[in-house]
This record gives sequence, C-alpha cells and structure tokens, in this order.
Amino acid sequence: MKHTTINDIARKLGISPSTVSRALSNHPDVKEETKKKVRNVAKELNYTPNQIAQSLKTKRTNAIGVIVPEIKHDFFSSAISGIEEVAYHSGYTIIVSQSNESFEREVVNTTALVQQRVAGLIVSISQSTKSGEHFQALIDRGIPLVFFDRVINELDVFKVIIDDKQSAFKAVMHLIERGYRKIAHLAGPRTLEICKARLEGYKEALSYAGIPFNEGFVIYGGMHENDGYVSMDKLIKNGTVPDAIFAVNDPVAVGAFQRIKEAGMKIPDEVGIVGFSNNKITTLVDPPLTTVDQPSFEMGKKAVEILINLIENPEKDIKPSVVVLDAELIVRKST
Amino acid sequence: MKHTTINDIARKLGISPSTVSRALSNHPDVKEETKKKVRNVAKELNYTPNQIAQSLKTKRTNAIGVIVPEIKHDFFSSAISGIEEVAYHSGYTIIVSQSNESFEREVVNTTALVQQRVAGLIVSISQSTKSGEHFQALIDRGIPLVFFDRVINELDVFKVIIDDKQSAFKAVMHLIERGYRKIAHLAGPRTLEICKARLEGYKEALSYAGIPFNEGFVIYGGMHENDGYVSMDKLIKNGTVPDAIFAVNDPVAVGAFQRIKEAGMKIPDEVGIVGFSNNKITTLVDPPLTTVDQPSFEMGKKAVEILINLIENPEKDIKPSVVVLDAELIVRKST
DNA sequence: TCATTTTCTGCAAACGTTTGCATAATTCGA
DNA sequence: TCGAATTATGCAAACGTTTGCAGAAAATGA
Repeated sequence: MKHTTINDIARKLGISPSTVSRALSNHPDVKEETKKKVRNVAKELNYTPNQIAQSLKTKRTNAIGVIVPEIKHDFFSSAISGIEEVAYHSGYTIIVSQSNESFEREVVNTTALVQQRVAGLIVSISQSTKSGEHFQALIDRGIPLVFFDRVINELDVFKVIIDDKQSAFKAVMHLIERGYRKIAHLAGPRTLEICKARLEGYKEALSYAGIPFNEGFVIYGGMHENDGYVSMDKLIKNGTVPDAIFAVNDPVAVGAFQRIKEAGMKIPDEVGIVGFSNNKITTLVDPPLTTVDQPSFEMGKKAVEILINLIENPEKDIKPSVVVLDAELIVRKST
Repeated sequence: MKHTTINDIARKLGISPSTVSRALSNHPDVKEETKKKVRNVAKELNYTPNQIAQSLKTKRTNAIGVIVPEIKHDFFSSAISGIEEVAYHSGYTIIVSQSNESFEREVVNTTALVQQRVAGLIVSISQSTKSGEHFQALIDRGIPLVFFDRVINELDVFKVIIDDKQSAFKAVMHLIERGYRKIAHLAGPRTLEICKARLEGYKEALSYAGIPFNEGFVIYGGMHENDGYVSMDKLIKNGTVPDAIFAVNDPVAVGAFQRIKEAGMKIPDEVGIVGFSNNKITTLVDPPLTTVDQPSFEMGKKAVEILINLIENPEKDIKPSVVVLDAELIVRKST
C-alpha cells in the first residue's frame, strides 16, 4: 500500500530485482535501454529507495547524531546550523537530541543513537556529566566521535574548541587595561572544563597584573541569564560590589547586566562588563557588550567536517587531535 | 567486528536466535531462567539492538523528520526544543533539517526524510515555497504530516498556528490607542501566509480606526534583522518617517529599532514600535519591545503531540484540523 | 557454421531482526 | 506408567536491498 519497492518495478517490467537495483545505481553491466525503462517505471510508481533496507545490507548509514545540552541556547543552535549545513552538502542527515544538562538523559540519548546505528556522533556534554564511560563505549566499538566546546579532557577523541583560558586571560587583561581593578568573575559549574579554563585565565590575568586574587570575587552559578542575575545580586547584597565583571558566558553577563541596571549603576563608568561567546544579544543591549567571539557556526562546521572524514576513512585510523579555533575579543561599549 | 547481534548471544548460549529475540522483548513464552541468561550475556557482550533491522522487519521507525527554514532562528530553535522534548519522552528521535528559505532544498530534505522512512514530518515552510506538491506526495502515501507557523493553506493537514491576523490587529490597535497615527508596516515576503495575515490585520485595524490606508507605509522585505534595518532606512530616505512601526517579526523590529536609534529618534516618544514573536532579544533591548508572544516552544510541543497521535493511530484516519494557539500582546516600553 | 568472447541478466545468499507454526521437553492427572 | 495437556524452544520465512557468481544471449572471428 505505502511504498513501492524494487520488486514492484521488477514485476512490472518482467525483469529481476537485481537488474533493477543495478539499473538504479547506474551499474555499467546493465544495458542503457533497460536502465531507461527502469528509471521511467521508477518515476511513474514514485519509487523512493528504502534506506533502511539499504543500510541493513550495506552496513552504512548517512545519519549523524548530535547531542547538545540545550537546542534553543544561542550558541548551540547556531552550532547545529553549521553542522546541518555541512552535513547536508555531504549527503548526511542529523539526528539532534538535547541532554537538558542531565547526565542520565545524555546516556539515554547516546544509546538511542547507537541503536539507530548513526555513522558518528558530535557531542557537547552536559554540565552534570562526571563520567565518560558512555562515550568510551563508543570509542571501543569504533564509532567516530567528535566533541565540541564542552569536552571531556581525558577521552582521546577529536575536540573542537577555542582556547578558553587564553581568551579569558585576554578578556580580563582588557578590563585591567581599561583601569578596572576590582574584577569579579561569575563562574560556571566546576564540572565543565570550559568553566575551569575560563576561571584559570581570569586568575592568571590578575596575577600577571599583580592584582591579588580575592576568593569572594568568584561566584559560581549556572550558564543561564538567571544565574548571572542571581550571582550579581549576591555581590550586591554582600556589599562587595566590584568595578568590573567577567562572566563565564553571555547569558550570564546579560543577567548580571540587568541586575546592575536595576541597581542604578552606570555601565561602563561604574561597572565594566565582559561576556563570552558573542551571542546575538550582546550587540543589542545598551550599551552593547564587550565579549569573546566564539565562532559557534564554524565550530559546528569544523566538528562535522572532521567527523565525516573519520566516517569515510575508517581504514586509516586517524589520530585524534584537538582543534583550537580562533576567538577574538570584541570590544564594545560595556568596558 | 563492531556490533554484537542476537545471533552472537544465541551461539554463546547454544540456543536459537528466536528465543533470544523473545527473551529480550520479555515474551511470556520464554522461561524466566532463559531470559536471565540471555540478559546477562547481552549485557556482557554490550548488545544494542539493531534498530535498522528491527525497522525493516516491523516497518516502523521512531524517527520524526523536522524541516524548518533556519535552525538558528530564535523562534525555530525553541520550537525544535519543544519538539525534541516531547519526542524524547515518547521514545522518538528527531531528524532536523533546514531549507535555508530555499524551495529546492526543502524538496530535497523532504525526499531524504522519506527515504529514511521517518514515521512522520513536522514542517514550517520556506519563504520561497510556492508549490505544495512535495507535501501532497506525502499525504498520498499516508505519511503523517503536521505544519506549524508557516503553513500552506490549501493542503488538508494538521496545522499548528496562532491567529496571525487577529494578533496583528491587536498589535496595531494598541499603537492606535497609544495615540500613534502614522503607522508603517514592515512586511514579510508576500508568499508566506503568516505575512499576508499580519498585513491583513494591520489593514483591518487601520480601517477599524478610520485611518486611511497608505500604500507607501507598507515596506516589503525579508524576515531578518537586516531587512528591518533596510526597510526603515527606506522610509527615512523617502522622507516618509512614520510615528510608529508594526514589524512582521522581532528580528525585523530590532533591525528597524537600530536604524531609528541611529537616526537619533526617541523610542517610544517619537517612534513607537511593535514586534512579533516575543524573541528573547525583545526583553533585552532598551527600551524593551512591545511584541506579540508567539509560543514557539508550545507550538513545537503541540505539533509533535498531534503527529505522534497520528503515527500511533494509523487505522482511525483522523480528520485534520487547524489548531490555533493563544498569542498575547505583551506591552513593554517601546510603545 | 560453430566455437569463443563479450555483454547482459538472474539466482540466491546475506544483512539482523520478528513471528507463525511445528515440535521437543516437561508437567500433570489418573 | 502412559497419554494428554502444557510449556518452552527452534525452524524458516519475511522485511527491501546489494552483490558474487553462474549462465543465457548476443556479438565476434575464422
């Protein structure tokens, strides 16, 4: 009733399914005349190859699995856009799932993708992921895997990242050059390497500039706008108002930004603020935010390019490496 | 080398694959003791069912295809989030593709999804889609299809939308109540029904209020920020500066917003502005934008709920209907 | 004209499952 | 203790392809 098969075509033409198969894949063995007939009937009957059957036989799929913490997050959605873009042009399709920052869900998603026999996976881990066993299992089975942005250092796979520490260093140095001295850091979850690295960069810049590190100026929180708001609120309530903020990412920066405005403090005169990621919002707030341009779209593209290369060259086992993309500091009016 | 199969388990236990299959799916016919043994070996060998083979046999898949114009667009990425959320909890997986506003690519994506034998599709059409044949083909084959937001009126399928005309009407009436009289509309592509509807609502509000319709106050453009900027620029260059703007969506509103600021005009005193969609940015610009709250996340959820219902009840052929979700006007400081 | 080569087509097995049906193994009643 | 009823297992076909191999048909040469 539903889909026509190669057999329907064969029956209609009184030839064998094998010939039809070969005709459709333009095999040189089959006569041009037969090919034509087959193609016509195929069109006439609205034939679409059953990729499920093809995959079963050939043991290849053109599906790439993608797992991110949250699809709607600006950084990830544009990374996914980049992934889809390249995948599309290479004839791959992407299966997208989100972990919602939950470790369990990340594991479930991973096995779901394995069951679907995706050709490979691109992953940015959840903030509650403390173990990499589910990914190690992929590696053991020889399923190509590429991490981007949020990676697990211990695992020996390809990683597409930026130099978080160096970028953070540059951002904080910029604040220092602008004359800010009481610089607070709104940090992300301690579990994430990117957050650790950004914190490191912050500390290093302070020490480089001879500014003593003050534990009370590091406020840990999540990666969302609300976290930034809450963290800033804490600083204000504690009476330890800094003269500048380095936020772990843009949503956090924007949250802090709002709290600062509510407190009636002037940006950048009373408080300078630097974000991280170059989300679209940063250009739209007033004043626009200084931030680190994290090339989300390009990171997605790069990750999938690497993955496809791995998929299509299974024999030469390519040594995993860490690809570090450039991330520039974009200076705007908030500093 | 790669994946263990049911046969590996069978061989290891000296039983038949059929028994293993039944054991794993907890069939009552197989003895508890055998089940245990099977489960143990399955775990030991790291068995994951090959869903490709399962699908081929059962003729069912748990993949849902999603096609949107652009993944990174705020509205769509949060709709996709909603879709994934519900899909995940119902055991489905989503294959996401973007048309990039290209008709051809939309067609390619559609057939790619059909080849993968997705259980159903959720689509928001591209702005250059003028024909619905590729979707009609789905309907003819009995493949469940749900449109959301950007729909094709002529096709008899489920649609999840908001009342665009009514919402536009409310938005423009609000401007009128605020005292604005020279209201321009930055319209979207004439091909999209949502754009036509919003234009209609605009016209109707004017006529309702007895304000004569002025052709020169409708500027057609795309759906992006830059389009808003350009359209606003035209109005300014033409010397026909309105005292209020009703934009077809938020990005366009924000683009106009920036051009207005550049021109040194005060919002809302000299120019009022209303957007459409309630993108996150609208709360962050200064002043925050009045806009129509289009529940993207919920639209995604609703669409996939309908789709799953269609997928899981193929026998009772459910009559397609149009689901209209509520969209409230959110009044902020820009009007 | 017939043997030989070349060109084209079909048979059948395989991919990893599921499942109707047959049958082996076990349990039960008398 | 034996046949019947019950319980548990296996056989084999099927899902829609691909592909090695065999062999039919056509073309070639002498």
